[in-house]
This record gives sequence, structure tokens and C-alpha cells, in this order.
Amino acid sequence: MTSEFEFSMNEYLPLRDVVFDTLRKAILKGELKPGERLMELSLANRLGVSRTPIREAIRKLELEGLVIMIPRKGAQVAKITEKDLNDVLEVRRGLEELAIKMACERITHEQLVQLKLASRTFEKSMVKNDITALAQADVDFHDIIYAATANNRLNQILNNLREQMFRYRIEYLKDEKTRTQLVSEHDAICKALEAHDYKKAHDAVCLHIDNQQHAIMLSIQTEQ
Amino acid sequence: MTSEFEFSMNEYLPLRDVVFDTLRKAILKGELKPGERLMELSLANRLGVSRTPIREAIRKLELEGLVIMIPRKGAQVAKITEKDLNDVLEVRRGLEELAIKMACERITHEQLVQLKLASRTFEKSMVKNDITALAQADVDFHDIIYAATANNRLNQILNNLREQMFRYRIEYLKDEKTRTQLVSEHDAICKALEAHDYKKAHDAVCLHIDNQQHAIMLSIQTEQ
DNA sequence: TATAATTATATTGTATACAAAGTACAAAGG
DNA sequence: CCTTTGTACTTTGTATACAATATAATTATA
Repeated sequence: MTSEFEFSMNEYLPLRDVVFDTLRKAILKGELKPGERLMELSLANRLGVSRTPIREAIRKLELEGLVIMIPRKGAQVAKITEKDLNDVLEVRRGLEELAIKMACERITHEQLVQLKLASRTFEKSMVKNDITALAQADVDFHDIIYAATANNRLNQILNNLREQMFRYRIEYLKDEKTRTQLVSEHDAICKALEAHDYKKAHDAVCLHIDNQQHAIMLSIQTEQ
Repeated sequence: MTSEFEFSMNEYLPLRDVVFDTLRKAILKGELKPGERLMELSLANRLGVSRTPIREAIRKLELEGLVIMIPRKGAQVAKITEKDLNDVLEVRRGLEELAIKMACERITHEQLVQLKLASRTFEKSMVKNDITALAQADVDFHDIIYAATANNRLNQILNNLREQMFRYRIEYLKDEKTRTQLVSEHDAICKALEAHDYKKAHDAVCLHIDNQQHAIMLSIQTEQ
């Protein structure tokens, strides 16, 4: 068995991937603001690497749509218009409906246990008033549902769409009223999935998404 | 007005983008086969560029899922398993349902005219027995529907999913029976959209997708 | 002969070099 | 005072160089 080496082998990450993750998170967290220029040399100096891994990371961010490239001018963090966000939310709604339908058919007993656990963790973070933990708990909850679809592609797309909204999701989680509502919505989804009741699960998810969409669009509009 | 210069400015494409498009098409057409290694130096020599643009193109193909990277081992064309293809088809079905719903509400008169034209072009290519033209006509037909959703993100994702299936779509278009069926399915979609009849449009698209899915899965299974 | 160790070769990962284009700013001209 | 043009400086695009690792070939050994 070579398992003791496999770990260290998987441990290895090319610098380009480290840079990619770093820049990605920075954009999603809002540390790199929309419209901000990404200059290769200054990023390279800041992260202590050469331009090569920076450029390769930017290529991936470009394809993901987080970065806009203008040839010979450089890269900048993509600006998200209200229309863009709405487009994402529309697609997300459709895919969440698909996901809950599939999850309803395919969810395992173990996944149901995990889901209830995640729901409880979410509740705890709410009491503690820890926004970061709350956001993570919300992600975890939905990740379990996505995983229950047993469809890798759906997983990948939904995760991506969610991340595209990350900057705005934090905002709406700050609202007290929204949060208590979220807990009951999660509970409703849990119960419907447990009963494999597609109709109820579908309605619960739609309500959940609609509320989120509404809250996010509201927070965007007041922001400006 | 500077329009006469704008053209030549947009004409400029970095080599990385040229390489990206070239490799992408080669993979989708099947010229680069699943599992085939992509060696930087040999590709660079073949395309007459240095390794840099090749590497940057590979980063994008990697994010798109067309290429699998194994650190320090290199890139290879992604193998698509039956499960992978099925996952794509499931998601595509969900999004096509969403798309036809949105298109039904939002399609403009001009787009309807284009759609009928595309449908007729498809029919013509069928008579001529020109498979490549047929595939393109099919793409054009669906592109108009996607555009009618007025949702860029949905457009982007659906286009991507469609391209992921490109290698297999050609196969099923070779079947005579499938093709005549496709024409009538396109017609049904056209008519339903024209009447803004969501129910009919939805059913027509579902049938269309299901038939495609069935044909593709069949052609995969017999292939092996 | 089969297997292990060793060397050579090929390939990727990262850094750097140089060319081309873009940007900013100051001097010249109206 | 504004515009233009020239020049120095940034920044990106591409090629190359060197280092680290993986693959292959070869030799040595059981």
C-alpha cells in the first residue's frame, strides 16, 4: 500500500491552483471589487510568485465569468448588473426545482440524517449571531441536497451559481427577520424530503428561493 | 465615427484564444479522442506557437471540463462515461423546460420569423443529406429559442451543455428515421411558441429532448 | 529470466526575458 | 488655454530558460 504517499501527492497543488482559489475567494468575498483591475505583476509580487501562475489562474477566472479580459489592456473583476443577478437567480430557481425533485427520489437515509444535522447547525449559528458560520451552514445544508441528486453536473452548476451570488447572500443574511424565516424553511424542506413528498418539497424550495431572490434584489436596490 | 477602425481592433485575438478555439473544436469533433494526452510541446510545434498560449488554453479547457489535468503528469481529453452523459442530459432537460417557458413569454415577432426560417433550413439540409449542415441548422434552431429567453446565463449554460454532447449528437443525426422525426418536432415547437401556448410548447420540447436522449444513449450503448 | 536499481529522457511547473501595445505626462504648437 | 505630439514608463503577450518530477530505457542483480 502506498497510501502514505498518496496523501502527500494529493497534497501537492500547482501554484496556479493556489492562486486561482485565492483570487476567486477574494472576488467572491468582495475583497477585490467589481471593476478593479488585476495587474499581473502586482498580484505576482503580492502573492510571491511569478506572472505565469497568475496568468493561468486569470484564464480560469475568465472562463468562469468572474473576470473580464480586454486584450492588451488586462483583466478586471467582472461587474454584476442587476440584470445579471436576476438571470442567475432565474436559472438557479429552475435548477433548484430540478434538484429537489431528484433529491426527493434519490436521497438516502444517511443523507437525511446529515440534512437534519445541518439544519440544526444552522439554527445554532443563528442563535450565536455568527454570520460567517451561518453562511457556511446554509451552504452545507444545500450541498447535502445537491449531493442527494446523485448528478455531478447538476452539483457543479448549482455550486457555481451559488458562488456567483456570494457577495449578495451575506447581505441578506444580516437581516434578523430573514434568518428566523430561513430556519423554518429548512425544516419544511427536511420534512418533505424525509416523506419523499415531491409536491411539498417542491413548494418549500420554491418559497425558499423566492424569499431569497426577493431579499437579495431588495438589498441590491437599496444599496445603490 | 471611427467604425472603420473598430473592426480591425476587434480583429485582434490573442494566440491563447485561437489555440483555445482550435483545441476545443478538435475535442468536440472527436479529432482529439477521449483519453488522448495533450502534450504542450508537441501541440506548440503543431500549431506553431510557444508553450505559453497552449498552457493558457488548456487552463480554460480544464475549467470547462473538456480536459482533465493531473498535476505534473499533464492534460488529457476528458473521458465521458455513460453516467456523465446521462447527468448532462438530465440537467439539459430541466433547463430546456425552463427555457421554453421563458421563451414562450418573451419571444418577439422577429425571433419567431427567424425560428421558422431556421426550421425550414433544417428541412432543406435533411433533403440534401448534408449531416454537417444539419447539425448546424439544429444548433441554430435551438439558439434562437435560447436567445428568446433573454437570459444570458441560461444561454451560456445551455450552449455549454449542448457542446458537451456534440460528439454524440452527430451520431444520432445519421439515422434517417430520427431526422424526419426531428423536423416534425421542430414544427410543433414553432407552432406552440407562435401561439404562446406554454403547455403545448413544454410538451413538444420534452418529447424532443426525450427522443434525443433516447437516441443518444442507444448510440452510446451499441458503440461499446 | 525476472526484478530491482540506476541512469537517461521527456514533460511539466515556474521564472524570466524580450517584444508589442497601451498609458500618462510634459513640451510644443496653435 | 486647449490640443497635439513625442517620450518615458507600464503592462500585457509570447517565447525561452531552468528546475522538478515523471516516464522510459538500461544495467545490474538475484
